[in-house]
Amino acid sequence: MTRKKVKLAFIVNDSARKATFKKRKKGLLKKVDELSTLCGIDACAIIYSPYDPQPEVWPSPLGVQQVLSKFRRMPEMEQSKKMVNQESFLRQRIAKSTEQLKKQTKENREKEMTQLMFQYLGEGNIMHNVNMLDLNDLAYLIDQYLKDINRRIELLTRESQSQSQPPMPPPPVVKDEVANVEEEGQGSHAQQGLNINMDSMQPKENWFVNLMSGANVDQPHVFGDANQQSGFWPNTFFH
Amino acid sequence: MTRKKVKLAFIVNDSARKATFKKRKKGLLKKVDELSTLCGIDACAIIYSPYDPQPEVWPSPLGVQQVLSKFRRMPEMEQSKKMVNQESFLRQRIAKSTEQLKKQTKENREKEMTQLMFQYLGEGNIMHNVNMLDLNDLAYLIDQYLKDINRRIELLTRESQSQSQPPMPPPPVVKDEVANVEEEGQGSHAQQGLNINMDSMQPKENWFVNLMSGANVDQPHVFGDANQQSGFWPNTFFH
DNA sequence: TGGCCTATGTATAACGA
DNA sequence: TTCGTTATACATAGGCC
Repeated sequence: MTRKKVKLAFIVNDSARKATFKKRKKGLLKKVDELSTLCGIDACAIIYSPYDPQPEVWPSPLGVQQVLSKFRRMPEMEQSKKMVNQESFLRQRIAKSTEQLKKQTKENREKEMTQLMFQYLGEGNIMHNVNMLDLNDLAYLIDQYLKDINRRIELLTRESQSQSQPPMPPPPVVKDEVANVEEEGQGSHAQQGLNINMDSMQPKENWFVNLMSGANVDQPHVFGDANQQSGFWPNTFFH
Repeated sequence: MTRKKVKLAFIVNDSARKATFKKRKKGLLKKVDELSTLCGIDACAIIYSPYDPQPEVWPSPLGVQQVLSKFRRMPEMEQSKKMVNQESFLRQRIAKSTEQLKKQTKENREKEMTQLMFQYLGEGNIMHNVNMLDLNDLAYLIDQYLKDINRRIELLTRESQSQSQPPMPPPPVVKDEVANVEEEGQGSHAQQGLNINMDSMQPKENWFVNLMSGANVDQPHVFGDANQQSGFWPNTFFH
């Protein structure tokens, strides 16, 4: 937990294990002591170690006996009910870690796709090594961007009109080529780093459809691996 | 323990106490889990709380039972032997604090006495408000200084003689007025800040005896308070 | 109430004497 | 081995939903 992130596993080196044991046992008892003091609760701890035939107990043999008798007095069934046991404890920890991993993965995926998009826009050519999952996510991402752009255009148009200027022709709405997408996007992803030059974008507005229409089927597209779970966007496309 | 150093005492506010309890209980169980994993030892914990009629146990009801049966199988006498109980735990903590306090007190005392000595040498007058304990320690300190001075003189004398110069009269050894002092001084205290002018010191060489011989009994000397423990030097004087 | 966040206090791994 | 020290990781009090 310091100098190096220790791997949570049995320490093979004997002396290191003993040293760690002593330190951590001390820290643990301090924690128990503090918890007991701060919250005024009964608690006890029993620790067996290979370094001593006697277990170490807290807060005292008598204190342990008292807590234990209270515990043993309880019917067996009651004891198992609502208890925190190792399984549920580990389950909680795993769930939390999984949650964090998911969050991070989503974030990574988003960055990946953004990079991919700008790479295409920059090089203006056909994309290599792009698989179906990437295309799904990319399509969604771009769709969000396009929607955001249209929203901005509309906003600007209304502002112009509210300033009582002569009516203008309808604005050049960027066409949303990806159809049947639910209207659930909040466009939050578009809020950062969207400094695209509209002029340079216009001629490419339907690049995605071209890409998908089979014009480049000879490219070595890698298609979806069943084991690969994107999970980045709602899986609503191509399924 | 964050944002503010929490006082280790019962938390009066109910909701705050409950929140702290939940957090700390979780942390505690994690610690127990880690200790168990890292060091491969059997351990269990039982925690009663006012928030649940059931105690929380670790690692599992079965695991607790196993550890407990191991524990109960032990003769009562054995249980109390070599155990870490609350009393010895606190005793250890107190011992450590006491040790630190002692060290600091000794250091302070030394500085006090040194200051007192130079104050006397500087003002060249009778000392007021000096009690017997101070005199004890001061005498010891000065004795150490004198011994160191004589040692230096002797060293210088020998150097002169080894240079084959005509024999000199015996050097003016500073007389050690404080008798029956064991020869255990290492003079370490004299190594720093001893820049006393020997000439100005000579006429005062027996100030301490004068002070003690009754010449100043009219001075309001405060004598030793039984409750006051100096503990600075070995208590070999005036006892 | 219950989770989440962040600034800070603690615990402790690694190392040196 | 057992201290003491130092650099880091972790735990968590107090806020804010």
